[in-house]
Amino acid sequence: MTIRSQGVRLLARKISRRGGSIVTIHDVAQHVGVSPMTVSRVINAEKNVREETRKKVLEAIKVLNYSPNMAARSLASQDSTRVALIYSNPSMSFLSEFLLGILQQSSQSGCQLLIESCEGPEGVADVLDKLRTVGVDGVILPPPLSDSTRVAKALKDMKLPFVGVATSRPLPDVSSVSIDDFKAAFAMTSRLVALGHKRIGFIKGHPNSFYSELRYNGYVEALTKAGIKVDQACVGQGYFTYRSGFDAAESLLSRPDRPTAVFASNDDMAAGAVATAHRLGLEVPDDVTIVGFDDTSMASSVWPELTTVRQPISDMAALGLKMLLEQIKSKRQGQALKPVHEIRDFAIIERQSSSAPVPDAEVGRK
Amino acid sequence: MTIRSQGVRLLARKISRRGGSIVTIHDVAQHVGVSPMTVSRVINAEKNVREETRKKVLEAIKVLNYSPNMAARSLASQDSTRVALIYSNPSMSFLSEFLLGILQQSSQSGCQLLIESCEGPEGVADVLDKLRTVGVDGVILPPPLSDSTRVAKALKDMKLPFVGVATSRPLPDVSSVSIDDFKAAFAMTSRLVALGHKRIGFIKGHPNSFYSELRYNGYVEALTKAGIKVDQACVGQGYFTYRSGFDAAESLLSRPDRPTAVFASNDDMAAGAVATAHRLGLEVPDDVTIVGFDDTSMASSVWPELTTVRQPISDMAALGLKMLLEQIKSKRQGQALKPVHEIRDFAIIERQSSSAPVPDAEVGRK
DNA sequence: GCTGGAAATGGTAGCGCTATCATGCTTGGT
DNA sequence: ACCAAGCATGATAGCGCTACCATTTCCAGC
Repeated sequence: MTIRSQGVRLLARKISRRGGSIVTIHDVAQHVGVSPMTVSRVINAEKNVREETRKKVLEAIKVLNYSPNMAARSLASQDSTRVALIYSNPSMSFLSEFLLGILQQSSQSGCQLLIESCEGPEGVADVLDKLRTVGVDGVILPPPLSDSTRVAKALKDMKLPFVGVATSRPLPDVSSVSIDDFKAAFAMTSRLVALGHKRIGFIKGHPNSFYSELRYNGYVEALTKAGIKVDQACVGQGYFTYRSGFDAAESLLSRPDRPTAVFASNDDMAAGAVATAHRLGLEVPDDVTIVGFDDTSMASSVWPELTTVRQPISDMAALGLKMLLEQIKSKRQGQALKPVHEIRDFAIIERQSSSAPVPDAEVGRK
Repeated sequence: MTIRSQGVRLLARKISRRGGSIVTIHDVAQHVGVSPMTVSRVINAEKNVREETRKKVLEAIKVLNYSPNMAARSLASQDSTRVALIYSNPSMSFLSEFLLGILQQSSQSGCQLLIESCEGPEGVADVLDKLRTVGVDGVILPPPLSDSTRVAKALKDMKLPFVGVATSRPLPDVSSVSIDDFKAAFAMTSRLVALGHKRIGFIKGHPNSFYSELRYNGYVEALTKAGIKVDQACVGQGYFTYRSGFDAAESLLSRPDRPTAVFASNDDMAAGAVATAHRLGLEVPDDVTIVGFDDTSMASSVWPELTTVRQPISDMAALGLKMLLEQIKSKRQGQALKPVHEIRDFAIIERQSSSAPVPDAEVGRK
C-alpha cells in the first residue's frame, strides 16, 4: 500500500522535526476513516458534509492536535494573498497595538503582509506605485490614512479592495471598522457631568479631521443634554499634538473662571494639558480633571495616568484584516464588493487624572 | 513537450490572478536556459554555481520581476518555522518599532509568528507551557524579558533557541543583539560636557536592571574623563517610569545649586523630568537641559522634544530574528549552538530639549 | 421497486519550490 | 593519457493541501 509506506516515511521525519507536531490532514482522515478531502471540507467549513461526519472529524482534529499547514494551504489554493498596510505618521503606540492585531490575524489566515510607511502626499503616490509593481491584493489603512479621500480614490482607481480602521467618516462605498466617536465623546462628557463638573473645557483635534469634529459634537451634545451651555471660551483648538494641547490648555486654564475639567480629544493633547496644569501650579485631578481619548501608551505612561476613551485597536485591526480578506476572496470570485461598516464598542478607562471637582475652599487649603 | 503545455495552462491562470505577477522559478529558468534547480540555488545563495550562470540568473530575476513564493518555499523545504515573540509590558512605542522590524524580516523569511504577552512570573510559566503544546522552534525576546535570567534558563531547559534583543548583559551562552549602553551613555554625557555643562545630573533606571547600571557607569566615566567629579547629590534614583523621573527630578532641580543638565536613563523619566522642570518654573532647555535614552515615541511627542540616544530598534529586531532563524536551522542540522553577540551602532538625536547652558544673568533677564 | 438527481465522498493532479541523487564535465596526479 | 575526485547542473519526487471532476450514496416521486 503506497499510502501506508509513505506514512512510515513521514513518521521518520516527524520525529526529527518540531516535536512531533506534524500531523497532516491524512492522519486525521485515517483516524476517522474518511478521505483527506472530507477533512479538508470540514476545516474550510464547506457544506455538503454530513453533520455526523463533520463531528467525527472535528473530534479527531482535537485528539490529534492537528493544525493546518498554512504554507501548504495557501500554495494549494493559489491564495497567497498579499495585503499592504500603509501608515503615515500615526501615534506610534497606536501603531503598535494595531500591528499586534494585524499580526495575530495574518498569521492565522496565512496572508503575506507588506508594511509601508509614507510621508506626505507624494509619499502616497510613491507607495501606491510600489504596490502596483509588487502586486498586492488589498490594503488596510490605519488612521489618519483611513480618513483620506485622496487615498480612497486612488485605491478605488486601482480597483484594490481596502478597509479603513478607526475611520470617523465611513465613506459610503468603503468598508471600515471603527467606534462611534460621537457616542464615545458624548459618554465621556456625560461622565464628567455626572462627576459634578459644570465648567468643562474641550480641546479640539486637527480641523481637517472629521473625527475631531465628531468628538466635538459629542461633547456639545452631552453638555446640551445636561442643560449646560457651551461656552466657546472653554473650547480650545488643538492639532492632536502634545504641544498643541499644551498651548490650548494654557488659554483655558489661565482664565479666572477656568474649567474644572478639560476633555482633550486625544491623549497626546491631554498629556500636554496636564503639563500646562502643572506649570500653572494646578494639581491634577484635585484642581482640574483632565481626560483624553484613545488610550494610547501615552495615557498610561504620564503621571497622573489619564482617564481616557479606549478603542479596542488590536481587535479592530484584526477584524479589519479579516474583512479585507473576505472582500478579496469575493472579488476573486467575481462578486461585487459590498462595503461593510463595523462598529466596535469603546470603553471609558478611569485612571488618576479625573475626579469630582473639589470645592474652592478645600483647594485653597493646600 | 509536457513542460510547455503546462506552461500554457499556467499562463491562463496567471491572467486571472494577481495582475500577472506570478512569475515562477520555471519562468526564470527558461528565460536563462538553465534548470529550475540552478535558479533555486542562486536564490538561496548556495555555492557550486558558476559565477557566470549566477549573474545571468540574477539578471533574469530582475527582468522578469520574479519574487519567490514563500508558501511554496517553506512547504518544500519543510521549514515552516514558528517563532514566538514574548513581550512583557515594554514601552508600547518600543514594541511598535520592534514589531515593524520583526514583521519585515518574518515576511521575508516566511516564518510564522506567535505573539504572546505575559505579565508577572506566573505569566512566563503559562506562556512557556503554551509554547510547549503549540510547538515553536525558537523565541525572540525584547526587553525587559531579554534580560531575564529566569526566562533564559527556562528556555534553555526546553532546548529552544532564542535571541535577546537590546540586552544589556549578553549572557555568555545566549545570542543577542544590542547596542553598547555604556558607550552610548558615555557619548551622551560627553556631548553635554562639550556643550559646556559642568553640573550634570543623572537619573538612574531600575536598580534591578543591568543596563541601568551600564548607563550610569558610562555617565560616571565620561564625567571622570572630563575631570568633573561625580556628585551623588546630582544623581537620582528612578525606576524607568515617568513618575519616577518626575520625582527624582524634583530633588535634583529644587536644589539651589541645581544641575544645568539632567541625563535621564530613559525617555519616560526624561519626560517626567521635563514636567518637573516646568512645574518648578524652569524652561527647557534654557534653564535646564534634559536628555533621555531610547528615542521612544515619547521622546518626540512631548514638548520640547527630547534629545536622546537612539537604538535602531527595528533593525535590531530584524537582525535578531534573522539570527534566530539561522540558529534554528543549524540546530536542525545537528550543529551545536554558538551564541553570537551583535552590537549595533547607536545615534545621538539632538532635539529641542538640550542646549548649551545659559549664563545666569541671561536667565535672570527673563 | 425503480429511476433521476442531488448530496456526500473519494481520486487525481498539481500549487511553486527544494532535497536528493544522478549525471556530465572539468581537473590534476601518476 | 587514464581515472579518481570534484564541481556544476539536471531529473525526479514529493512537501500538505485544495480544485476539480468522478463516483457513490441517498431518498423523493412515480
